[in-house]
Amino acid sequence: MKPQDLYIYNSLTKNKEKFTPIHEGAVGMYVCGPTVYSNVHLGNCRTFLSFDLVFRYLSHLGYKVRYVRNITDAGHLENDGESGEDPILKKARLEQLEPMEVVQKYTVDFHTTMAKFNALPPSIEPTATGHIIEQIHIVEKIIEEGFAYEKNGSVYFDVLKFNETNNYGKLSGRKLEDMIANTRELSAQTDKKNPQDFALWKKAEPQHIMRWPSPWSEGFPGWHLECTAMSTKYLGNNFDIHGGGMDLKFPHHECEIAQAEACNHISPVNYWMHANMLTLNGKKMSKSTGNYILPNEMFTGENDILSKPFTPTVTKFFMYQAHYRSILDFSSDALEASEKGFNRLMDAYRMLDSIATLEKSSIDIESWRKACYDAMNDDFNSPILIANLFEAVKFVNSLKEEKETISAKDLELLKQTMDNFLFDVLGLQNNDTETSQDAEKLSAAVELLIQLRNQARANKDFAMSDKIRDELASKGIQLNDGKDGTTFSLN
RNA sequence: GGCAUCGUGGCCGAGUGGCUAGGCUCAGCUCUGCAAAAGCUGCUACAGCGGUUCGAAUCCGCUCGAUGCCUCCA
Repeated sequence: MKPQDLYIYNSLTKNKEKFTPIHEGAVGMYVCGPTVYSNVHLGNCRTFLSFDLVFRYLSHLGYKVRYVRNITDAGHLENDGESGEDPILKKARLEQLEPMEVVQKYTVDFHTTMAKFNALPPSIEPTATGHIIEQIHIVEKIIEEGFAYEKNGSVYFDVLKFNETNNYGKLSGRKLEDMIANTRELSAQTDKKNPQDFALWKKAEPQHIMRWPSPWSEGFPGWHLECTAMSTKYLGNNFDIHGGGMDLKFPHHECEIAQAEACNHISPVNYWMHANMLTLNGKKMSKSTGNYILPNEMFTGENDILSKPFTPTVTKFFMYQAHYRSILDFSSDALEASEKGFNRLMDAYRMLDSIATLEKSSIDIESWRKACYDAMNDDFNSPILIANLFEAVKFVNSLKEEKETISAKDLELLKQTMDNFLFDVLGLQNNDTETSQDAEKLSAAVELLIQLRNQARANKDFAMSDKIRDELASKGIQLNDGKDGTTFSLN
């Protein structure tokens, strides 16, 4: 296929830009992973699924992608003041677990959940606690460069000083003067020179369990530090793509830029990508407000919001029907709509195998295929891609009714393109859950009933035929009478 | 209060300065013993008010409304 240009919306420049990797044919991508102090909720999942799509599409285009996604296993203070509590420690206290037990428990949960969504694992999944030494080195370097100061065993980034030579706020569009003017003066005594300064290293209070030795104190690293340490370690001081949730733009990513620039004198990231929020009742899903739904609740239907359970694939399909940069509002109705659409799509896909070919095609598969790529090349526009896949459903139905014709070569191209996008790029799964052996037995039994029903129908014994149909329907087996006989499907 | 984003048909959601996605719902039709399923066809929207323009839902301004960030957060 002729390579086409990929355009990515860069949050830093607020423009769609042509994607040109630093090293031809290879992409370095870093995505901020979860803080593992509780189960991931569906909103968290949306971000990771958005970047799974990016990862998959880049790989599909032939790029060798090194995808780094961290696990934040050292908690961070809930408040910037001295009285804040680390959420991991808090959880450990509440659940009476060792902090690392908390971390382990929810890391496993995260991995299982992502696997259910058929998200590919990243190339490297580093942990914050595994990179304390690297983080300390960065703090030392920043001090050396004159952009950080130590006070009472803690080290802070000097934002004002940094802003003299660099631009603090360029990602989030904030001006330091405005931030200073709008500072809320509620801070208790603090070691910071300015409220805008952020911690690089914090001295641990006596009750703080997670602590490491450093040149300044026994303590723990600041939140923003780990991503700078791990991204530059595995991807270099300047890499291609950095992703994360929109809510991390400020302060987290802004601080990452500051740290990296202070340290390496180079802007760390060429393309900043931010995935938008999943909302529930019009409000952002969030652990702290209780406004969230868990993936497992989706799959079991055990939540009052849901009218029924939804499979991981349908949930993912629902998400991909919106663009990753748009806010998406969750509702059971919207999920049901997606589910029906998804099933129609998969039905058409299955029918591809039974389509007859002719000499010539009356439909233009080549330009349809191009439209699919155009959609994805335009900042990973999955809703347009999916709209195109539904065009293919129309093709299949028209071909089946012999209103259109297709050549063997084009049919192969159609099938291959559908395969590529449905499974490789979108990472959807066929929902044939039962094992093939069981399916065969079930099929044989239902076929027998269909035969009996057809006999009854031939004898105009509609009481019997309807009884068979309705009894099966009540067991979740739907009979479909078509031109070519009767088939069945499971609800 | 500051910064930013958004407001699209019954619902969910793309996109564009003129050719006006897609899914779901709904209606009609085809098929059918009836129904369901499936398929086909139809439903023309862009918060309000001004302005720029030959032409705006798309650009600009204002108003109203919603959301996000400014504190841990995907």
